[in-house]
Amino acid sequence: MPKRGAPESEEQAAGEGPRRRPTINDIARLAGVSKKTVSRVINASPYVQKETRERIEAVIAEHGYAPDPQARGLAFRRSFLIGLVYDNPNPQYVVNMQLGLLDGMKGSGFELVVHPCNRTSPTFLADLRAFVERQRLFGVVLTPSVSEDERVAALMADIGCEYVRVASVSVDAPEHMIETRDRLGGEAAAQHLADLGHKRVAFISGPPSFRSSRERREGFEAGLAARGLRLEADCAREGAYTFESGIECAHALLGLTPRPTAIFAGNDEMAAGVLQAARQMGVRVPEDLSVVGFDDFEIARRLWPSLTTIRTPTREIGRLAVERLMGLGDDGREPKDRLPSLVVRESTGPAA
Amino acid sequence: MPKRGAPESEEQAAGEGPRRRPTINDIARLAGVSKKTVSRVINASPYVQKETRERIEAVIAEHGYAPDPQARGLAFRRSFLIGLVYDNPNPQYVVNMQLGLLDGMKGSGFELVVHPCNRTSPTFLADLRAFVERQRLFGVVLTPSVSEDERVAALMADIGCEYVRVASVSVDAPEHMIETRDRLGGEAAAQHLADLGHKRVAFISGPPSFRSSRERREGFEAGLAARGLRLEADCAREGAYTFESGIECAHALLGLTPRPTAIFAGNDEMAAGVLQAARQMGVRVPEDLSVVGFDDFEIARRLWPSLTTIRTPTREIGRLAVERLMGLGDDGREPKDRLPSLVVRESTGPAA
DNA sequence: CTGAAAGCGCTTACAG
DNA sequence: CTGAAAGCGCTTACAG
Repeated sequence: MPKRGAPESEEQAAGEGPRRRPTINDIARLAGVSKKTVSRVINASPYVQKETRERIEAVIAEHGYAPDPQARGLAFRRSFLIGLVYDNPNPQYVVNMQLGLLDGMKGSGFELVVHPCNRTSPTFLADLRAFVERQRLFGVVLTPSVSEDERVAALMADIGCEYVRVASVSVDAPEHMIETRDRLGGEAAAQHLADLGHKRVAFISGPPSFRSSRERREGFEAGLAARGLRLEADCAREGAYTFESGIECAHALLGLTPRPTAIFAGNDEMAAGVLQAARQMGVRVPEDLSVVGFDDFEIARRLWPSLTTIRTPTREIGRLAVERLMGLGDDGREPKDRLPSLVVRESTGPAA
Repeated sequence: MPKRGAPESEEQAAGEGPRRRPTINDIARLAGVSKKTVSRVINASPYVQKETRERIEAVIAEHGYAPDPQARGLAFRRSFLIGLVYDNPNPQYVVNMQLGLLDGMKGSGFELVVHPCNRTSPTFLADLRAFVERQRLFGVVLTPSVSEDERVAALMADIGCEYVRVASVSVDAPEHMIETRDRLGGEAAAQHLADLGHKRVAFISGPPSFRSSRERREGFEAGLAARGLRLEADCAREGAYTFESGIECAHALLGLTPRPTAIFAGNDEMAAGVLQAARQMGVRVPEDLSVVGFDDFEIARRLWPSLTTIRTPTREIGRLAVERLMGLGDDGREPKDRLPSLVVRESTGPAA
């Protein structure tokens, strides 16, 4: 039985059992250099003669050599693992974020380790510390609402783990931040509704524990103000970013006199609840009521009527976040497609 | 500030910078044994005197020692990483599966690395091999449809990587399988519709590349047969597990004469499409048409009318799959709650 | 620009 | 039941 990890190199019979992977020693021997020099090539050190480098690279390519991340990590005292730490319960958000991170990590040799968590657990911080320290994570990407928890950022700094926070607005030094700028989305929603002639408009916020709740609302109010409108006190409700809370708040809002002709919900889940409530109360959308959501998750296209909403480019944001983490950051440039943008569908129409 | 896992012990000044974690050498010295003996305790070897073991365990607990997975992995020639390899595009499925795997891995020292993939990519197998070999994965969990690809199972066997396949029906030796038994769900749907008095019933299948498409259909047909009914040829359509394909197939089915009074869709996405098509064609649900889905994803409760569907306990299945992988398997027992089950909501009613 | 030695924190293979 | 030596596949710290 062939032994794995045994030095069979040249002397090895091909095609029998799992072949041994070449190591840095094999490459060094084959290229006629020391393994330290091979190490320099792996780590892109400038102190290697061009000719030597090319010879080594040829041998590496020929033998399909890839350095062992565990051995490298052990020597570096840091793994090649990047953690995604999140407590957002929306599957679509989570998956989009993961895909974005993977986009950015492709070909880098890093791998993605996922770590959902619960900020209200008494062992939350201890668990997180154990996770990051034990795996010697290279870094973590934090998404809302954990990204807004100062204790988490402090913990990472204390451990010496790189981190990038994804949040609706800057809450840290630029090198630690990717801002989604939700405020712009709120403004766009207000502008759209104002353009359609709506005067009495309502808003359902997310929970105060999410910074985005405030940003979306402030953006909405700013957008209304720019058009000479305002959010009246009785037209602002606090939801919980859930379908059920959307229903509940909409019931209250649709019972108002005069009834608002438009509702901007803090996310698509709650907007789905608004549509549900409207149906239950015999209010037609968009004839009697316009509805705008936030996120543009798949549900927005499945609803009936399909939902006008604010698209947030989560996957793209994820890519930017890891690139920042890996030090390949976009430093300064701010691609247009990373900002929230309005997507008009069937749930909005002219004010009655 | 209390520090976790830090070797503050005798020799260290407290509170300055990131503290050094205790190593196996520290524990050995503190317990007055060789590091090999500590290693035996870590690996639960029976060849340690009870008294010695207890002394070592006490020191480990006192200092919050946790062995370094990278060092251990390097020596073992195998990491403590478990990969989730999937190509299912549904976010809810992916997230539920991840949560289930994490449930099963909790406290085990393993971590979850995610690997979405595309079976139609020309580099699919090569990428997968590179991923598994490079990280020296302990094992992988494969979900549909990659779990149904024999090349993938053969690849894992060749590399020497443990694997468990999650599939609707057994496609491998028992130790490599977690069956979701979708057939039972199809039967339950048929029974429910038959009980409501439906005679002319229709079915929209998933794509043939998914084994579940066939299982769900065969279960449905068997269930009908048991009640003296059958799926007529014009009432069976092939969809693609997508919302759009659900709309399309439903349009065709609802144009039939006589019109079917019930449609069983192969998944919730397509069922959502059926509801959409019915609305467009003025067919009332459930008065004129009963609709049953499969999955019980969140969308089922958001739809209007809310969807009667077959619940598949994805999270539980995920937990069973990793436990099997880690060798803690449920060996034989088959908990009731891991089988598909009918959830009745508003989209089904008595035949007209 | 290049290399020999020591070390990262564990386990294997051998002894006893 | 326990341990000293060697090794897993890399990098750091020093030399030259």
